[in-house]
Amino acid sequence: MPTAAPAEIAPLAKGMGARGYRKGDEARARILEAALAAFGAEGFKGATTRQIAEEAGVNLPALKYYFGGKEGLYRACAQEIVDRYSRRLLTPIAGAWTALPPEPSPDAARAALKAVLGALAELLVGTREAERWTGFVLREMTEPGPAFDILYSQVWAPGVELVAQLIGRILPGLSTEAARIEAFLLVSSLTSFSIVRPVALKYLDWPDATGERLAAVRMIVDGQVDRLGRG
Amino acid sequence: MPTAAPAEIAPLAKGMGARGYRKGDEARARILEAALAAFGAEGFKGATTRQIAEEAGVNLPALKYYFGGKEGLYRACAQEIVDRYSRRLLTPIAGAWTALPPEPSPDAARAALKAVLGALAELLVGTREAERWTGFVLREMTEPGPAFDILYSQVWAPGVELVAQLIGRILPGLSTEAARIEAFLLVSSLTSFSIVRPVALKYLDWPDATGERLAAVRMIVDGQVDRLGRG
DNA sequence: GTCTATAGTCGGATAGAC
DNA sequence: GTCTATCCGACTATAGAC
Repeated sequence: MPTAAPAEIAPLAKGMGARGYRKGDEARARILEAALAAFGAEGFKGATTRQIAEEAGVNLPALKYYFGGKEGLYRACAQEIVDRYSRRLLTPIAGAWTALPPEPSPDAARAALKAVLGALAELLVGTREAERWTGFVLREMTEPGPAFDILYSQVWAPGVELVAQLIGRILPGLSTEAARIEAFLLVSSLTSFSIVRPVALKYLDWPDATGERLAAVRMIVDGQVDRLGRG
Repeated sequence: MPTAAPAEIAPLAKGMGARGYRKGDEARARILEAALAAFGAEGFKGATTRQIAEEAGVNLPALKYYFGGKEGLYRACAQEIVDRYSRRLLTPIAGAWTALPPEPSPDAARAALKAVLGALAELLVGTREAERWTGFVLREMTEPGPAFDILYSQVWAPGVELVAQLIGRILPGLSTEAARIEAFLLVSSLTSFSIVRPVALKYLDWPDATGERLAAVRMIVDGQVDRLGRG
């Protein structure tokens, strides 16, 4: 038995400042990063702990030591994603949302919706930098696994609901359900670009989806927003 | 060595009428059906040959005998899907398409597009009967495997291209690329309903997506078609 | 804390009887 | 043609040295 057994599963730094870290924390972070990539690309079953350990430059039992096992590592990845996502996207967006007047005009809501969808397109269509964790989330949505609930309730649902709320502002006459269907279809069409990226690029004969190609997608999505409620 | 070794891999009936079948053909069909369901639900890696054999009520070596192995069985599933799809959907739709006047009016094209998307929605959103093979196709699009090329070129691309052509008729001024992006987004939003069905149902708080709920989705898609080019 | 070595499990393939 | 029995490789998990 180690002299200081991990309190729970992960031996987090306790009683230390932000700059303080224990020796193993760096290894822990490397494992997490490698796992994020592997699970995102291969899924829970498809990814192997050997791959992850090798990629992270640690030995196999280190995964057990830091995360308790494969499933614990998987859950830790989900939690990490929620944290990053909340910090970098959800919180700022929610801030902008509450900064809107309580009853924003349809045009203000339209502009806000374009901004949100533009950021989403940037993230899902245009960049591969975020692919690690978007792949993880989208895969978990397509085939629910040990992390489905947390990712659904803290990442997916809030995002789509925000879009639905904005659509509801743009079209006050629309029922909540219709707004939600509309929002689901809108967000889904963008996530598809990430989920079936190889198909999208092949079909459009694009080498990637950045620059002016990303701009073309955004323009079309903006057009869809403009046409909302003008049928 | 068997007295009559399988010519290729699968011992197809040769020199027999449509009603003639060899004894093993029924087992072969059962294996194919079970494999379609298993691969569609679990993917190539996720599905196990043992599951499939048990589900089909045959023994493990039967898979090797009839299909040469797991990958051969997978390819056979893809070919079976292409055959069914071509016969039941692509051929009729293409027939209706060529029956259109060479230069259909935008309104005629609009009606045709609604019909095509309605059929697609029916298939992807409303029914679970086709789930066996739609799941197979969509999974292969999201994570390309041994059957990607055949399914992409014979199922996915023709379908989206048809939608793109119709959009091009509705909006003659649109560039081919813009029409294709629009078509990709439109089709993607519907496929998402199938790909992330659990998420969609949970978010909309629906027990299923049939009847009036399916009608609601179709109405919104029809609305999107109506708004095309009226921004 | 980090490693080597290994136990236990499972899935795909195949030999050979009938 | 169809079955039983078995092999082999890959994976997760764990024990125990240092």
